[in-house]
Amino acid sequence: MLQNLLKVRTLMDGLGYMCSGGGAGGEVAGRRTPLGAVGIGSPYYFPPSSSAVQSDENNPDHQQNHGNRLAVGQASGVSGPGGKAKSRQGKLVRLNINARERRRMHDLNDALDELRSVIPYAHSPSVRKLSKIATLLLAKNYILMQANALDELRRLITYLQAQGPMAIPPGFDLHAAMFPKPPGSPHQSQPESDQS
DNA sequence: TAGGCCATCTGGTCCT
DNA sequence: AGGACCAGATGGCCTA
Repeated sequence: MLQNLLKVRTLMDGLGYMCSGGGAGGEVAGRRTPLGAVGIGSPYYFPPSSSAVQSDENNPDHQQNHGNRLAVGQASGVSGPGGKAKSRQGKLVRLNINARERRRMHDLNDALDELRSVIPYAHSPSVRKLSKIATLLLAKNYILMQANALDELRRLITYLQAQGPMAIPPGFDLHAAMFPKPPGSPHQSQPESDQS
């Protein structure tokens, strides 16, 4: 279950999802980020300039001053009796890894936000945002529902065709309606024999 | 106050 | 070696 959850980004990548500034832009509307709302400063805020992002993300002050989420083990482990230079270097490496991980999780959350935006549920300021797990489960059910509806439509069309000649509205691609191409497919290949 | 949800840090593992 | 992915730990916020 959790395994599946964490594979979302891979899935999104496969579908052509681009995380670079993708989706909701700099700050993600609706994300549960009380700190930002309080005015302490959102831990998600990264300056527009990517170079600035890098330097700022790796600044421990940025983490600790702009969010009261204390770095749980930030001061532990890396500081030891060993050489100061080495410990500083190790600390820097750790901060880089942390920043990458943070970005990765933000990308994952952006993907989840995009998913929320396309699945039908009551989007409203008064309605609480779907949790991650609820988003995934609802999305799965929605996909299954669409697949069932499509299947039923195919059966209906087949049945109607068997009854006799059908009056197909001009411009209606019956084959495409029955066998739609996935959104990401390069060319909407036209069937040689049109039903019309 | 307990429980749910979440963000972040961290160390391990795998891949390129 | 460096980066991506993963899961565990920790602590904050919110709601019933």
